[in-house]
Amino acid sequence: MKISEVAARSGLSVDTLRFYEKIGLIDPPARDDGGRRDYGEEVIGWIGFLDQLNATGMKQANRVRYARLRQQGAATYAERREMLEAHREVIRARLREMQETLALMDRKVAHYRDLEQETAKEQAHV
Amino acid sequence: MKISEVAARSGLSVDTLRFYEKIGLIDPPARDDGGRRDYGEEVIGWIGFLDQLNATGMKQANRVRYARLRQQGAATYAERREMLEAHREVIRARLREMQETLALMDRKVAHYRDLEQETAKEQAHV
DNA sequence: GCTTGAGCTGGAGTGCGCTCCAACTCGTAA
DNA sequence: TTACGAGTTGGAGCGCACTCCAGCTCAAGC
Repeated sequence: MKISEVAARSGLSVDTLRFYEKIGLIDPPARDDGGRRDYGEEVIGWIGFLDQLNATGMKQANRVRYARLRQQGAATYAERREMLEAHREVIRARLREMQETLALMDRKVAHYRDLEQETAKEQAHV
Repeated sequence: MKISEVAARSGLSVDTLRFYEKIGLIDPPARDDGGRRDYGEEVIGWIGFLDQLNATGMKQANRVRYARLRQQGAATYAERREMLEAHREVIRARLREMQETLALMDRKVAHYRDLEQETAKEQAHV
């Protein structure tokens, strides 16, 4: 798969793909005769997973750490599991925070509706 | 209230408080005889609300916009409500995303546990 | 009275995560 | 066969959200 195709399918830009490779988030792919990157299918799934870690607030440095552990194979299962367990707790905490703020948004929206009603009434009396 | 006290109670740094004032997130407070900022109690609650918007992913520019609308009083109730309704949808989407990733973390953690077991068995056979 | 420390201003600097650029090489289609 | 578009590299630049700094004033405690 050419880099442009990976970009199209993953949603990352060509530049970002090369950047991710540089910092160690993506394994350097094979090269074709002309020296161009030739990605395997599996990179799509990996990028999807990276996106999920990203979207749930895992920092670049930690994602790089995870990617490096993954490259080392079976010897790092426990360490990877611990990283995911830690991240799971982060997600749980952020979920709670988000739910609280969602409830607050609901209350505030309702409050503004009330205020708008009152303002409308006052207008009617003018 | 002195700026150092607001910093201590809000969790923001003194520098960040001045920065927030500069960009319009916090109303310029009164000044004492010596020209120092003298904040009212209400700033604490306002900063708490800003933090919640922040933590749920609202961008600086939008928070500034909301703050500016708030300064304009009753005339902006509807617009503020619309902003909060829009942000509510963002939060709902991110909640779904987080829940999915949380489930994925659970599956992955379980998977790694299995792999660790297998690795342990292989070790035992050596 | 003098030192210390908190506060002030305007502006420069920082770290993160990309994003863009110049200058080059290829492979393909007209 | 030549022009074009996609790819390559190393490195510079950018936007965001702070964070720090120099050089100053002032109030209070010793």
